[in-house]
Amino acid sequence: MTTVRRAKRSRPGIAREGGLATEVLEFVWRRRSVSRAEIARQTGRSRSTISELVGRLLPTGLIEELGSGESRGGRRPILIGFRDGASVILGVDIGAAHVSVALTDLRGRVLEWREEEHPVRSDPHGTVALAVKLGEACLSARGGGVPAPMGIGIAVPSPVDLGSPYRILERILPAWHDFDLLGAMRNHFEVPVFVDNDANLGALAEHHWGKAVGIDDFAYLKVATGIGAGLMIDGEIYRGSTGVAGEIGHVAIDPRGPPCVCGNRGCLATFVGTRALVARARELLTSFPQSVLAATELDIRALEDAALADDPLALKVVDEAARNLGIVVAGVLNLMNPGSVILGGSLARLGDRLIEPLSEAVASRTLVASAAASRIRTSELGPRATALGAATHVLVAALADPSLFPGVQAP
Amino acid sequence: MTTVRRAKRSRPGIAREGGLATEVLEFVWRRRSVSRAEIARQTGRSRSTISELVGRLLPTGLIEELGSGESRGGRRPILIGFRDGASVILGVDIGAAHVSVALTDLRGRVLEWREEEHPVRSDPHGTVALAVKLGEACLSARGGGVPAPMGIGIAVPSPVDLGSPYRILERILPAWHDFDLLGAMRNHFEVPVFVDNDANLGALAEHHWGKAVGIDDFAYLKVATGIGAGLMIDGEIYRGSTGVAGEIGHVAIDPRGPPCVCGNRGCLATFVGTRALVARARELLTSFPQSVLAATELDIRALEDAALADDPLALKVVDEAARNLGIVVAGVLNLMNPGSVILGGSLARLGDRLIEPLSEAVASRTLVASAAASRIRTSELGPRATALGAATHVLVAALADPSLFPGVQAP
DNA sequence: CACACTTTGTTCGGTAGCCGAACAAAGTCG
DNA sequence: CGACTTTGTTCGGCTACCGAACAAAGTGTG
Repeated sequence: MTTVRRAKRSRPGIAREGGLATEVLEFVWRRRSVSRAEIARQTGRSRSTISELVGRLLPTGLIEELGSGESRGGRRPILIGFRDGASVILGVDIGAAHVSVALTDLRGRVLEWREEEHPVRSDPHGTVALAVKLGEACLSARGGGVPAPMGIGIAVPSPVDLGSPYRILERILPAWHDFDLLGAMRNHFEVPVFVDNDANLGALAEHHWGKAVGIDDFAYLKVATGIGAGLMIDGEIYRGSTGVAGEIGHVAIDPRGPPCVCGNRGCLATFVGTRALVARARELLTSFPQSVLAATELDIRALEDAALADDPLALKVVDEAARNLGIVVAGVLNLMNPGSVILGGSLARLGDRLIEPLSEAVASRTLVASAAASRIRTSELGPRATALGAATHVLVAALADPSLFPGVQAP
Repeated sequence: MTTVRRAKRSRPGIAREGGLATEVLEFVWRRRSVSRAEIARQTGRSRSTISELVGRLLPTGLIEELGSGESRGGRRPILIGFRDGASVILGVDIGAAHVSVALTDLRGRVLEWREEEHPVRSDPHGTVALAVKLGEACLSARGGGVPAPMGIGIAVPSPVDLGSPYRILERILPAWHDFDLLGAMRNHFEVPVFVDNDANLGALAEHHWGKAVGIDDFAYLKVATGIGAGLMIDGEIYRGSTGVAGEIGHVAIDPRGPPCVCGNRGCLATFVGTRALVARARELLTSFPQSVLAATELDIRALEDAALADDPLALKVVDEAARNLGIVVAGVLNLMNPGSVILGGSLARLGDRLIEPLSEAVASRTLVASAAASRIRTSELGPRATALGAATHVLVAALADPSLFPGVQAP
């Protein structure tokens, strides 16, 4: 039975959390152009209710009247639209060794983009300074009409405990222990700041702009230096009981496998993390002396390029990785029965070269027809997916409660 | 973004779904004896609201005034209690080869119990007839004052698709294809009937009466003829996108393992299903000629008894099973980060003899401290857990909407 | 013991959110 | 052109809830 929620008093006004206003905002946002009557039909409310609500929403600047649309046999509707350009959002992707920043509008369009390598793990202060620098660069590149972003979203390569103390990153990045990332960012840009795990935000990006639009239950797997999963359940990011759901990098897939930094053997990360892939490719070079990789500097990018050019060595590495990943994906399908599985991270570039061996491995490990029917696909959002997801987090918060973001431009 | 829900009109009255009345009913149910003022404080509503609501709930017969309680420095409170005996519920457990029925009160106490072996897989009509017979036996054993149960819950050993056509069991039990279990039961007892998967209902039972009281995110693993998991997420049973979440019997744990009926190799079910355990014990008899199992008819019950008596052969079988189960449990912990993992089915009798080797296997496969910190425990609800869970489903439905159950006894 | 103070439960007026009926405006169709 | 539709607005009304006020029934203190 659900616990009784304690005194969750909601102040009155526009769009308290979970209210009708949020529903209408999301609907207008999604449909781009829709009449009051149509909103009423789709939300199941009366036209009078919607009419009155739209009247109160218009002054926020988030929506506007677009003029009249086609008649459906009677009076012409007045179309309501979402003002994508009403404000901008900064999305920050803090990776294992880089920082990238996207400036987006409210439709997820990346207006500006900055990226820089940085020793993130060891240098929290420098990382924040860099994020601020890149953010300012994005904003000033836009010039004139953009005074400040409405909010900032940050993706970090570590579980985030949304519990009381808003400190993060304690486990994976020791140097970041007790470092107040949110406070540091909020001191520079005086707007709301949100943080979440990178795989979670990747899932959010897929849900809004990628392959998971319209799918409320799916799993997003991000393969990068580490491996993480973002789980979306019933349209919301699922975090588990202590916020570490989706940390699948150290699932053991072969008890006889190589030792891992975590102390166990045969972890997924020892097979399909980018470092493991590069190492495996180097190992295979002696058997594939004719590979194009023999001539280049062997990093993950070169490996992916070679696979895309159908280099046999690279394809073998990818094939092995896909089969190992398939073991875990099969487990996810059997356990959670997601509607879709989406693969992100740089490896997603490989498309069918990754999906085909992976699907084979999955098919040999799943019984139930409908579980096997889950579609497994690669993301098409590219390297900006994580920063985009961070920005999307701010957008979601804004739709849920516009009053948190007073700095929206008037029409 | 969440889909806009279509015209989910709720009729006014007492306890529409998810409303305050449900919250209050659940709270009274849980606290057993509580004043109006205390309800108001705990639910965050005003005393006037609660007072008026309690006044409308009293005539349903589900709650009653119990007299006055201790003063807290002012006027004595009037204690409100839940009427556990206001009605009774039938919980039906349809297993692979048996049918059992529990008659419970509204506090989950099993008042009557009937069980009988039956070739369930091949004989749906006979199964329903048996369930009806056992149900009637329970009711008439109670004698006089119990006219009819308020509702019936049924557990089936198969995924249940809660989608439109209320036919079930299609996948696992071919003979049941297109058999209308709900309709058949409703024709006999003219009360609401609910169906769900046995592992899901086991999880529900744990949540209300077992080791998961107060825990809203946990996984329940049922080891019987088949192996299934019931996942509770945020206090609700999670079913996945097509209703087959938790079907973990055919997760491959060893690609070099024995072939399974499902066509793949090394499925979990080939290692820890009851049939597999008995077969393994028989296999080991040659190496353990002194085992007590050499003298008895070797079935799962005998195997468990032997393990409880510390028979070396039986302990070895259990140890192997626990380690194989540990592989899957580790995967569940890493992926979903549940607050607890609870093991059910008859094997749960073994307690620490099962948990210890299992925890060892899990510890060697999980990294994140808090994931490893999830408590893994055996159920204590015993063989009646599934039927009890089926009855609990009805109770939950009644608390959510008492108007569905008009047949509650007046006080 | 008288008095001040608490706590409980009820009553009553007020508000926010939503609905349905009614209506005017603006269209389509035969 | 008249009949019918659709849209958007207005207005009265209902429901759920709140806060203030109050009576009842208690506790504790000087």
